[in-house]
Amino acid sequence: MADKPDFKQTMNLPQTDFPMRAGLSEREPHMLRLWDEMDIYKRSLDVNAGGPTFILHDGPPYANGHIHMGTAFNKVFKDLVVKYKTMRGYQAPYVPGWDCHGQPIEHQVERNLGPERMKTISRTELRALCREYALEFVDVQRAEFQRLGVRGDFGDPYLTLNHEYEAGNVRIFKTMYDRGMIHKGAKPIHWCVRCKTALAEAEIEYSDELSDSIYVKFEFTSRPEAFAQVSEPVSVVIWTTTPWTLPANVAVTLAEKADYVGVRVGGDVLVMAEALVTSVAAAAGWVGYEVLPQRVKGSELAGLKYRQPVHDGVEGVIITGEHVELTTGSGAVHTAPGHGEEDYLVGRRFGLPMPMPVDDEGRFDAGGGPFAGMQVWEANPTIIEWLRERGTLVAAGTISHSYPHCWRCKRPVIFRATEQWFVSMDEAAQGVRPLREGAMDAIGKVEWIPGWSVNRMSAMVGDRPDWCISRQRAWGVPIPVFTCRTCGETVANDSTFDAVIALWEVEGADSWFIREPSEYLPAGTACPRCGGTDLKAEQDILDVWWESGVSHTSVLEARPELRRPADMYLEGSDQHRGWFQSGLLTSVGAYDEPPFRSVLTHGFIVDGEGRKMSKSLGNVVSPIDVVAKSGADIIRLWACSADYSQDVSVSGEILDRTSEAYRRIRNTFRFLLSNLYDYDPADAVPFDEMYELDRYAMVSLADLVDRVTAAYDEWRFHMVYRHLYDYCVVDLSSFYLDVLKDRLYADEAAGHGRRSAQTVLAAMLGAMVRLVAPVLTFTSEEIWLSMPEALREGAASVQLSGWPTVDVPAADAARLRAAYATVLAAREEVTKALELARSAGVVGKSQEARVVLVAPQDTITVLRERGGRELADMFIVSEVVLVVGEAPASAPAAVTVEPAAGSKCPRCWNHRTDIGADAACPDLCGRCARVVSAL
RNA sequence: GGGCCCGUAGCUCAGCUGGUUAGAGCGCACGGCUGAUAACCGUGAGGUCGAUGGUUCGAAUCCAUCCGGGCCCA
Repeated sequence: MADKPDFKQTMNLPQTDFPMRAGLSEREPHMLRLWDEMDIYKRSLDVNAGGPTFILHDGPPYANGHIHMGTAFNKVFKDLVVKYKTMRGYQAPYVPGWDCHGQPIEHQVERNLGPERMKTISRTELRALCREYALEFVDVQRAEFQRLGVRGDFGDPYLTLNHEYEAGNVRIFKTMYDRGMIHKGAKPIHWCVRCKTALAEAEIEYSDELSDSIYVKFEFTSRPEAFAQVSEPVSVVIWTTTPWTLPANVAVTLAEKADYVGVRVGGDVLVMAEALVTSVAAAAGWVGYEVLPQRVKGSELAGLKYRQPVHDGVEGVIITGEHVELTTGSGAVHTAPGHGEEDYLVGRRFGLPMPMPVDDEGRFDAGGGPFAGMQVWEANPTIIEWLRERGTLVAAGTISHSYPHCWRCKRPVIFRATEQWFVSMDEAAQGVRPLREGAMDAIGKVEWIPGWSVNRMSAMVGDRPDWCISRQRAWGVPIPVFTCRTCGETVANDSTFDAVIALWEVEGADSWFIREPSEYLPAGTACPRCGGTDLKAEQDILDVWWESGVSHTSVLEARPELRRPADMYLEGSDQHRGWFQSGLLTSVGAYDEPPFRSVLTHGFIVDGEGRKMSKSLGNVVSPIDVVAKSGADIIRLWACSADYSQDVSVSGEILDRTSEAYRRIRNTFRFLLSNLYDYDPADAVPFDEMYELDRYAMVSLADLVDRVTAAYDEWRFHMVYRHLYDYCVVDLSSFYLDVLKDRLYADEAAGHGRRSAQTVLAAMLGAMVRLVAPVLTFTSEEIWLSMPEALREGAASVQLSGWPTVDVPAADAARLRAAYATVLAAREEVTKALELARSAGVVGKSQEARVVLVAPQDTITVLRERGGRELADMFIVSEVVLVVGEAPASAPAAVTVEPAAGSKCPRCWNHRTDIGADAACPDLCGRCARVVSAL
């Protein structure tokens, strides 16, 4: 067989080193090094020096353990926002932070030490170990966040254990204290009488415990009206499993709307919930009893008095509350505000006293009356016996139920009121606006994204009780006040606060536990009550939410590159309760304004079924695994593709789909790159001189830029993804780029047609790489570095290259959009007809076809205006015949397909009738002959 | 139990203030191409819009209840 000329050599086939296979997990670390070398963070600030600033303030994750999908998602989102803003011309510093104090770290350190060593260690030593532990995980998480491509000041992050940070706590405390928003009070907390310590909820282990279960009658001293006529004494019956709390009883709580009845039994009339009479009777073993006909609502009994069960001559009061259940007990709840959370809350609502007769070791003091000196657990049987003797015990038994235990000693814990510090929601000094009012007002000034977020925030701030900010622990920032050793008075004023600020700025909060107050307080600091000068530093520490809350001062105010208020806080929806609120309250408390201009909230990461991820369900997806297997850009693309305003699912299938989408996007870029290997912007064809199809492509590119930019600006990131992806698939791959291949490959390399196309491809590449850069941070940079130097416009990184604009004349754009809507609709009919012809064996590839298209006049006119050759190119067929006629009702045109006339050009593979027209190239079509001859 | 929120094809999402046979892409099936090739192109099949009531001439869109799920409280 004769040698066929190798026409491939004469064509402009794609060339690129940009690999189809990403190999992200290997490639990404190289990119990180490159950014490190060029100091990308600093350059991202320098590039917009003097421009407007955008401050996204990082909420500090807890420095404990590795990152999980939720933290990864959150950080990627922040990075996306920061990078977008940078590219839009804002100076967008990003200072990552970590929350380093708190019970979980202290708890873990204590576990690691073990109980024996723990006993021998000082508070200062324990704090040093906690610090070490926290810093270790700061390093771990820092590396993990950076691996995700997050750009920020990782060399100098903010840590809540830094000295300046610690001092910031005092600045806010000082202001709020001065403004009368901070007060001392009492509140029940979990307390272990053996370890003599307060316990956090996380330090409580619940297990079944056998408790006493007793019913006790409290005799009314003011008889209910309904029972005025009965001759017997009338009492209310309560049920409790903690007899030892009876000395602290001050009230009985009834259900407001429930029916209560009197039961005549054994010479008494006992009042209880009607619904529970049978069960009380069973517990008491009553054989004969009579339910009186009178029925009263709980609310009707409210306000009546009864004899306190332990203390003679003392009365308690009947109140109503929502927590009263009618499933167990008697429907009348013994209420001791010092010994229970609900009792405490209802007690506060009714202004009840809060007696607390139990000391640190669990012994009754004088307030225990006859039981003074007894330990509460020992007292239980004694109390029961005592009640029996008094004749007030209605029934006694035992019950097995879930009860809290101390994680250290495994003993049951008690609930006990202790002295605590509070931020008042509704009280403040004269002339100062109360915090709740100010905070509600501030909420209205903030942009909440998504909109429902404001409801959640308002509801929480509107309802919340005073904020208890003290914790009885070691690892944290002390409450910066003093107590007079002589009289117990609190000593705190501007000069003591300032002294503490000065001390902590230099030595940190550790100094609090090392130095004596006299060493750093101004000489002459004395108790305002007794004049004593022997002062003791407060031992309680601040709630960690307070600590992270004051970052608006410790970070935003302290760092020159930042400012308060921030433009945005961006966290998961749980932070309505946490950081959003602690930031808001401390900021309003100190400055009367919110710390943020906007708050963006995202949902939680759940599995493919919408369930939370947990080890026990076995559905946990680790970002570290995904990075190792697929790359950080896959996580980033996934994060961007989901609607964050609700919970976000992740699963193997979802990540597979994401990877497929990634490959599609990557390949689109690869195609663009591979057809620009010989293009120089100097070859650019002006818009007006472009092929019409290319002008239309420019219009659709401009539309894409508009849509994507709007999506970013509206914080609808999943629409960024969707627009970009659909553009790649629908506009480019299946239409424009497919059509362009013939021109790019077969036209003369430097000819007008090919340069016109390349001008568009270059515009697409330059715009798209920027549009995806905030999301696909690694891939976009890889693309950037693969672009011809001249297209990079001098930017060392795509992150520094600014935001794309594509200008097309508006009138042209409108005309082209309309015309090409018709073209594309017709094209759809053509592809359907081609498919039928293909399955009938009439044609194989579309170039082998000649199509006859019948459509109404106006359609035909539009199609004809494009030009016959151009239309055939756009349909990727060899010839189009346009006929005016009736189109079917369901379609814009009727299309029939026939084999193309002429024969296949061996160079461009089109079927042409002008093969051999040029004698010099007898095999080729006219176009190819012309191109080849010119070589 | 309370507050806030979610539930549209296997997956990710559109469906504005209620109005013709609920859309897109992916995946899948089938086919084409072999000059984007561990790519690319085409066609097609997939949904009782969580369920049930209600309002309305008309509801995926409004209301109620229920079921399932999430966050935060209790």
